[in-house]
Amino acid sequence: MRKESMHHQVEIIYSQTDQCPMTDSSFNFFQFVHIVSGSGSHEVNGNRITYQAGSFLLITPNDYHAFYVETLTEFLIIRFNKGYIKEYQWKSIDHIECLLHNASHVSGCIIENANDKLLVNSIVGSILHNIKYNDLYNNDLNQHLINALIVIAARNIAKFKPANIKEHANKKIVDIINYIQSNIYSPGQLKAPVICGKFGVSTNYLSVYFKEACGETITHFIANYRLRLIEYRLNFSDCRINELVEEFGFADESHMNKFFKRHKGMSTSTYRGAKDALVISA
DNA sequence: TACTTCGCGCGAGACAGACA
DNA sequence: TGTCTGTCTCGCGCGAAGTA
Repeated sequence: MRKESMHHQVEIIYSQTDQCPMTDSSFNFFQFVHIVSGSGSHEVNGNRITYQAGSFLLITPNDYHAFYVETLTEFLIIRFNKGYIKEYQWKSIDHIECLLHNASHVSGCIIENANDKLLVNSIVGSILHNIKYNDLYNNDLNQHLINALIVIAARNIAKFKPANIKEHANKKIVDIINYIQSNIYSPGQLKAPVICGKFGVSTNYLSVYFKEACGETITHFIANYRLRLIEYRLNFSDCRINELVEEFGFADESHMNKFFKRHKGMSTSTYRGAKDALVISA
């Protein structure tokens, strides 16, 4: 299987085809694929989901994927590598690479928010316009537009809901989940009395209420979300363990270590060491 | 059906000490 | 210096049962 690589940190490719433009290839960069027009399906790591005009897909490094085009399809493909993510100063999101990797388990369009869909369509339209009408500073302009797409993608990924959240879940439970995800770095804000006070639910009823709507207890949900972020930070950052301890609001390293080991069966440093060994041997 | 009460078990926090 | 392990205490969350 061939391995694609990039010549620049960011590349924009416009393609119109009725055949598969990218089949069964692997690569070490991120790709946004916006479907300008057309329909078909997209298979990522064995999951096949239909696409249509307006779909905004994210393919993460080392995903195996293929497009199955049904009607003539226009693709706008934006590629950027890890170096690009690390170099750019994201004001409020210092773990954006983690968020993008976080979407590797998600198939289909990554933009769920209706307003963000409009925003993405507008930005993609501007990029297409810049490609068509080459002008002074277009590269800089496109880079800013791509950064905007990255931020929009990150915030939609950050708001992915639990897989088994009930269809009828009311606005309150969605608000609670959003609140948890927004305050995941402040454990004090995630205590039951605080959440209950904010959302007008009885302290002892919260866990029942949450489990009824989401199929898992609130502490399990918080622990899993926290654990996933720690995993990504261990995988994709050079942060020291005690920096993560501070970031995630643990009392000390031992506490985070116990938390991590209880769920993953190994200490944080062992986990990072195992990951590094895999990278070296790859 | 929506919410409350209550008792128990678990996990968070604090600390000491070991190890590389 | 950075990380890991063990122990102890206490508060909190969970789930069962009860109530309106």
